[in-house]
Amino acid sequence: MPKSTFFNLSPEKRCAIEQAAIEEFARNPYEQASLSKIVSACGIAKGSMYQYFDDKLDLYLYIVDLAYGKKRQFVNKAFALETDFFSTLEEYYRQSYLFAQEYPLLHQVTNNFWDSRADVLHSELAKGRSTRARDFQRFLTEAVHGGVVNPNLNPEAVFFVYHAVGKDLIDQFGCEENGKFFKEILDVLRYGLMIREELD
Amino acid sequence: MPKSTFFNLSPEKRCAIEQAAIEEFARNPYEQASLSKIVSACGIAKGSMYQYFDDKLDLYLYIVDLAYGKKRQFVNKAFALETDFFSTLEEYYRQSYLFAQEYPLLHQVTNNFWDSRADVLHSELAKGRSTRARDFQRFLTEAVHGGVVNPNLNPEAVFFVYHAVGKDLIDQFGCEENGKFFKEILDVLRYGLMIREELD
DNA sequence: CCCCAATATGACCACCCAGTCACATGATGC
DNA sequence: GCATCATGTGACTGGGTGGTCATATTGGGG
Repeated sequence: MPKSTFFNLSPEKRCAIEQAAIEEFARNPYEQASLSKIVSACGIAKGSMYQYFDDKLDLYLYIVDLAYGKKRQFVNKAFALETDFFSTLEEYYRQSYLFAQEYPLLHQVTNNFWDSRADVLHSELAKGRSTRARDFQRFLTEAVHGGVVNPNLNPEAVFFVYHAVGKDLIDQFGCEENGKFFKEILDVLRYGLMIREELD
Repeated sequence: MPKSTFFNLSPEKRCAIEQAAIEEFARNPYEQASLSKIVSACGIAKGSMYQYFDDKLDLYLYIVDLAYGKKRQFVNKAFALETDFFSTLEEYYRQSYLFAQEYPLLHQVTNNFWDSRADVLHSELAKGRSTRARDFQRFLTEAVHGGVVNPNLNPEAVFFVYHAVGKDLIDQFGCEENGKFFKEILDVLRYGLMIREELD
């Protein structure tokens, strides 16, 4: 957590620091990101940074929180409107996609965080992963009880698949208009590869 | 490509160098891996390394090739035996899993390579991805013609999904003790989330 | 045995890093 | 104007990096 001095800063200065940090952590994973570059980018002294944050990790986790906070504002909309399972799912990805479009740097920060291998981040990663898994699985279980989702699938495996696809999907098409491909991908997950006799 | 002096080395010395490099590149992505640690680990002088390889990248790509060469020995078995589409797919991931079990370090090397963000590796990565895409789509088209795969799905989208999931799945192989999980994941892709009337 | 090319060496270079600390500057209350 | 405390500073430390190069060692052919 940042020190109180950080929050006493003028909003402009605070934003300048955040922005410089976001840019660096979007370009590089935690280990390769350079504090020296951040401070020189926002024009403050190296020592000042240590008045605001305990260390590099403290700053990093603060920025990661910022990114996820903003992302949550988007994806929560998907769960707000009450519709069927597959529509909610599609809306979830659409919102992730909008987030990536509107805040590409924050999106890169979350991506770098998610596939980070740094030892110091392991516990944080595990925490985030299990939270997401829990939320998704609750949502999935409802749909299974409602009879729209195949009950024979392992919910953990379903989460794994959706998460993997979501990550790459937003990564790959973050800057293009590709609504059609988007839906085709969700169709793959929805219908499965195996031919469906009942649809023919 | 290594210089000729490298191949003139005694097999023991060559293996010692390879082993030390493999360990370092398994632990760290390219950018963070340390040449100094590699040379001290295998007990040769720093300068000697530059008698064998042009630079760090040259050594790295050689090691990555080693890893993928070994991996190919495994996954090619999946395409050797003539069976149905879904069995081949399962066998492919089973072989990947076995590779990860038997050569965890090489497995980590391929993982680190695959989600590397280093600029110098971008072209190498793109090459690998397009090769995979071509192979997969040929394989998929056969299965569509054979009537086992839903012809309404966009083959490009199918590859996208399998690529994304396969990547993350293989990533997990190192730490998951459970060899069953990958089958459950393949089932998600095979059957799709939507309930299948014909199976109930 | 000696010569010479191939190979091995490690001190060294320039550069980068996170983090520190003695000191400078600012502001606040008196 | 003064004293006090919070904030800002950047040179510095100790440690790391990839890569170089003058020099030393080796080993085979004449």
